[in-house]
Amino acid sequence: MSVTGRPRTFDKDAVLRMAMRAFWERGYDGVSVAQLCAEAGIAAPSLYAAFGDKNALFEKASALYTEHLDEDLERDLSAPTAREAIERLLRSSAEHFSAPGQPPGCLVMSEPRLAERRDRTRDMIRTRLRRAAAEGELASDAEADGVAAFVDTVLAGMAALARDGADRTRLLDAARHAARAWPA
Amino acid sequence: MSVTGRPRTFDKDAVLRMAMRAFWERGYDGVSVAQLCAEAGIAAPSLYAAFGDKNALFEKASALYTEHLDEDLERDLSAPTAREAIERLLRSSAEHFSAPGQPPGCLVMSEPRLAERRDRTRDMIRTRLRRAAAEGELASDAEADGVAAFVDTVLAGMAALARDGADRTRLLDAARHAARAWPA
DNA sequence: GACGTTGTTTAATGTACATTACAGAAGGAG
DNA sequence: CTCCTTCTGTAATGTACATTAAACAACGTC
Repeated sequence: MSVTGRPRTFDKDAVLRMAMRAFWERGYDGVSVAQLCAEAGIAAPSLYAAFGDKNALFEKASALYTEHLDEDLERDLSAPTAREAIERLLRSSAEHFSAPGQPPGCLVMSEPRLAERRDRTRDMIRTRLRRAAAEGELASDAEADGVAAFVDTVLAGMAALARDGADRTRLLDAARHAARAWPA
Repeated sequence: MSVTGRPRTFDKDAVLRMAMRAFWERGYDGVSVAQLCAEAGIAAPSLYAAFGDKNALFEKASALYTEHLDEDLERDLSAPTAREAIERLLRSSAEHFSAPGQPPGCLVMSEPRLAERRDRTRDMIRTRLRRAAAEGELASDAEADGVAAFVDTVLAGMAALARDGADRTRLLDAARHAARAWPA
């Protein structure tokens, strides 16, 4: 039977959300354990006991981040046509990257050590577009891959612009213009 | 009269190019003075005497980088029509971000502390497109700004994709699809 | 109310970092 | 040959970092 011991004095989930936000704003290397402790109002051993080392904490924080993200991605890509799927993805990404009360941009796009996660997202996009090629909505797998590369580019670019201070209007402009590039 | 003193034992320009390359690959924070010294085969005091502190060295390195960059940008934007200017810019950027023998991506796009330089580039693009609006090639300043936001996005996105290992073909695909978004 | 477990606190640990002091070496000018 | 200047080499400086040791505190259980 797990015995209780001294209860934690802080809200573990709240600290994890705060860590996620810090990594989102400043990146893995831009956030020090000391800063996290100061923001959370706890001492280092408490943080280590709760989450493990900095890398483990980052993985938990990015898992929390991508949880919502994957849901949104699946939802957008499940649109009946690929064109609509991509339009939804572009628009909802522009909105996510400029959400009020949240850091601008995207943790997954900005953080070098999340390259694998980016690849997974790109795989999902390419898969959706290849399905469109199989269904005749796009001319060929080659065209599907070309569109996928373009969509990947726009998503990464919008995240970068958001971090540089672009407002939601600019991002939605970019998304709207990108949607016009759909093959005739 | 400047008296000579002991001659330098290393090639200052070569070390600057090496530093530029290191910052380009790994970013300001990813490059330590000790690493630069090791790569250059010199001791820290030599580097400090030649370039000043790390920040001054970074500024010299990024000035060297942007020297070529600005030339290319001016050349591309000087095309007779804005549409051709943007097509050239997209293609030459895709090529620059995937140049053999050079680090993938773009120092200016990747380095957080070069946000001002990015803004300058974006100003030049917007200026060129507003000129197109004044000349009747685009419908309005608002449309010019929308296209500019889109082009900024694609440029930043191609740089990000290149850093993630996208090959030249993928980047050129993205650039080609982007060019199709030109207003009818 | 003593015990085991778990959290907290303070204070250390060791490493990497940017930067510099200092002593010596290499050149030209007188 | 001596002086002045500039560079090089070694070794320090101080700071920030991630991580942990050790002593103490708070809870449930017996």
